[in-house]
Parts: sequence; structure tokens; C-alpha cells
Amino acid sequence: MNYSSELLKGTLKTIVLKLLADNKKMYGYEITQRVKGLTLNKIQITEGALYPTLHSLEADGFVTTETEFIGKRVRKYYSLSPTGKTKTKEKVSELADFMETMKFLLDIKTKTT
Amino acid sequence: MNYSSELLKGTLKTIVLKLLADNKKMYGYEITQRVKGLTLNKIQITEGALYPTLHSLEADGFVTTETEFIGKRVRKYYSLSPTGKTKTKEKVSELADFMETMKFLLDIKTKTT
DNA sequence: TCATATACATTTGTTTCTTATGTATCTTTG
DNA sequence: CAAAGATACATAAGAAACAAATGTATATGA
Repeated sequence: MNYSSELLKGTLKTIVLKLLADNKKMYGYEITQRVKGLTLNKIQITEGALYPTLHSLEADGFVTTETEFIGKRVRKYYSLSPTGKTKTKEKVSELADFMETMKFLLDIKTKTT
Repeated sequence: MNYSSELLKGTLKTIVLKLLADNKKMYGYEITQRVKGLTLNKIQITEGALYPTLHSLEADGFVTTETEFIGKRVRKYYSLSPTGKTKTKEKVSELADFMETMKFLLDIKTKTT
């Protein structure tokens, strides 16, 4: 089982930033596998979502990259920049706050009628 | 303050369904005000988002409508259908599950390097 | 050798929202 | 009493963030 696709929207960037904050450097494919493993296959990040996200984070200066060769195959590592670390804290705490709000909304038993 | 807009994506339908489950019947404008009030202005549902969502829920048979006139002004009430009630439980529990997963992902302190 | 996994990337949708616009009535306030 | 703001519906155009599909290439295991 995995979640209906619309739920991931808006959280992917935060997930990626948080993983980079916890792991110093990671490459794209590794990120997809890590998330898949950590969430027991519930969240599967597609390549069409991940790579544009990583490129966008790089364009915004939140991550830096270094290319490494494993045999003949290229591997592109991503690391947080100083502003990226600040951004990560903001995004994570915003998402945590949002989840608290959602939890409250989903639990309410208000009666008006 | 309010959340960056992308966070609401994917949760709006669930919020609406849950409100209807708790309140028997509500009209569109009322829903926007209720959410605004309950979340202390953190979540403001726009009309361009809400009405298409309500129409979509109706088209899918999850809600039924009844029109009422307050003076000369029309007011359209929405109520959950039986399948809508089932759908609500599904969506709410899926979102709750997703939030648990996200909470876990955001708290991890895995070290690999 | 052939399927699967690893690893990057882009293109073309689709969904779901925001912003803007439109219509109309009701209420409050200077 | 006029004008602003609130109530109440709706749709259209555009943006954002994904999924799905496609492409290229190397490595590995059966």
C-alpha cells in the first residue's frame, strides 16, 4: 500500500532537506531508496519528482553538489549549504506546525445543529 | 501567518469531508469561515479551491445538496451521503497515517557517514 | 545473455491549488 | 443614504508540484 498521490505534494522538498540535514551528503537514487525503506514502501519518490526538486534546491542555493565516479557510472552527491540548513529548520518546523493544525482539525467533534 | 500554499494540497478534500461528518450540513462560505476560525487564520480556504472541490464531491456522489433561500440570497447546503461517510473515514485515516509517517521521517537522526 | 538494479535526466501530462473576475444581496457605518 | 465590507454563489486562467513515460548508460546476478 502507498498513499494517494496528492498527499506528498508540498512535503517532498521538506523530506529531501531533512534527509540531507541528517546525512551530510546523499545522491538522488539513495534518497529514493532511503525514503522507501524508512516508510516501508508507503512513500515512493518518483524520479520525475525528485530530480527537478533537487535541481530547484540547487538553483536556490540550498544545496551544493559534487560528482563522483563509481566505476564508469556518475553519482551526484547533494549537501546542504548554510542557507540550506536554515531553510531546512524553517520547512521542518512549518510542516510540524501544519500537522498539529491538521490533527486538531481532524479530531474536532464540534456540534452546531 | 499562514502556511505556504503547497501544504494544503491533498488535504482540502479530507478537511471538507471531516467537517461535514461532524456537522451534518454546511454551506460553502460557512466552511471557509469555520476552517479559518478553527485554525486561527492559519488555513484560509479560497473560493476557487473550495467550490470546485464541493462540486467534485457531489459529482462523485459523496455529498448531496439542498438549496435554501435566506431572503433573496441562495445558500447551498452540503451533506454527506452514505458512501460519503465511508469515504470520509478512509480519507481521514489515510491522512492520519500519512502524518504519522511524516512525523517519523522528520524526527529521524540516522547516521550513515 | 537477459532481466533487474543502479543512476542520471527530461518531457508530457494531470491534479490541485491560487488569483482574478463576475454576479448579486445584505449589513454596517460615517 | 451612500459606500464599504460582508455574505454567497460561481467560473476561468494560470502556476506549482507532482506522476508516468521515455531516454541513456553502466553494473550485477541468475
